[in-house]
Amino acid sequence: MATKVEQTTKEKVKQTAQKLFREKGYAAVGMRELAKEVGIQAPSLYNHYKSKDDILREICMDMAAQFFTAFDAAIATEQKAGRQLRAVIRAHIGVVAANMDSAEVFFQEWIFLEQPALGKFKKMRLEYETKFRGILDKGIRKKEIKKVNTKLATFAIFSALNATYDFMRSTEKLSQEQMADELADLLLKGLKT
Amino acid sequence: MATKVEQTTKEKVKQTAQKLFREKGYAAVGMRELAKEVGIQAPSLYNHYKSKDDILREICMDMAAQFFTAFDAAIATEQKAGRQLRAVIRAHIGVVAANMDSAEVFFQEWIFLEQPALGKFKKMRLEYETKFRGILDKGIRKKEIKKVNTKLATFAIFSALNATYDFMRSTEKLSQEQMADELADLLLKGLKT
DNA sequence: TTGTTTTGCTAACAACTGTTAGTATATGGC
DNA sequence: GCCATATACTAACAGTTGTTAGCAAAACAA
Repeated sequence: MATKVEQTTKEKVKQTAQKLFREKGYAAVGMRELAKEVGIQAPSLYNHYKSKDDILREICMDMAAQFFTAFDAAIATEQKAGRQLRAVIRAHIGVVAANMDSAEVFFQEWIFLEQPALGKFKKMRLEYETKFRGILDKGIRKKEIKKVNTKLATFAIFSALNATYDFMRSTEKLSQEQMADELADLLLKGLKT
Repeated sequence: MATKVEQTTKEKVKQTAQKLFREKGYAAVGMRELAKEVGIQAPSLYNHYKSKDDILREICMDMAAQFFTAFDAAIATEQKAGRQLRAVIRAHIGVVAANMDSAEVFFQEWIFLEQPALGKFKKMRLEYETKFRGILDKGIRKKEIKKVNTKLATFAIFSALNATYDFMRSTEKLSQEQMADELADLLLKGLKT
């Protein structure tokens, strides 16, 4: 028990920023608005973060770390490409479900990062894509997966995965596991009977 | 011949806005910056549009109309769900390819629309989703398509389609038709051998 | 020609932006 | 107790925001 008590101001700032950045976009959220929602004055935010960009950076970098960790853990549990893909999809959705606000900020608002964080972020993003694409490439070599354009397929799959937060916020409810299985089936087996 | 000559200032404003809104996000683009890129002064923009929001509204509504038209035309050419789906995917990608900047603005920046345009937009979006979902539902009834959660599948397919503009801007090049076929195959037949 | 509409300009507005300086109060270690 | 750190505050900054007023020149209609 006791999972939400004892939240520091800094944590509250981060959480509120995640919510507001997602709802209105980074550029459209002012420091005064953020502060008000937290229950403090704008300048007090600077006791916890160096700048507005610093808040965004922490959100994005934390999420990146989570996605990487979950990916690596998932990939290690399986050998065959199809099963690895399924595991990665499940892991990815797990992270999104556990961080509904920040996951969306991570995917949509990272463009507002300033250098050098922006460069670092792009590099990580590319690395993640490449790792993912590697599963497909390996699967094709072992003939477990059809010969497809792996770059296009990777883009498509990522986007489909990121659709999960739209779905999670919609009226229709499904468990994380059901969503992951449905999506994995769709991507692996297709729609056709 | 002669397809780009004789561009009115208003057209130039719209085109420039599409480019900037896509690159930096609606909220991060100022009227002065937009005007400078067009080659006029900021207040002169108001000779062509009533407000900043008015520009965004025109971009979004024009794209919505294009997607609807292309969708309806595509759906009319086929009977079977699988083939309809393929036709719709091809049509959708065609619209994205022909409007690479505005399509992305349409998908990402519509949140900044003000009422009543925002409400109208959401309604249209829902209508599009519902129409699309209708194809899947019909296909399932006729047993041409597997029993899936059509809402989740619709979300996933839309997202995958919107990945096309990322792909189009990446290094790897594919024709519109190849992209459409690759994606349709992926979604209909799946990745598994 | 005339009058009218369109399209551009400069100057300026009130509101808002992220941020800093300087200060007071509370908190925790010794 | 005392000192240091952390955290909050108010006041204010320089710059930017979307937008309006008022005016001039060009374009067009008669």
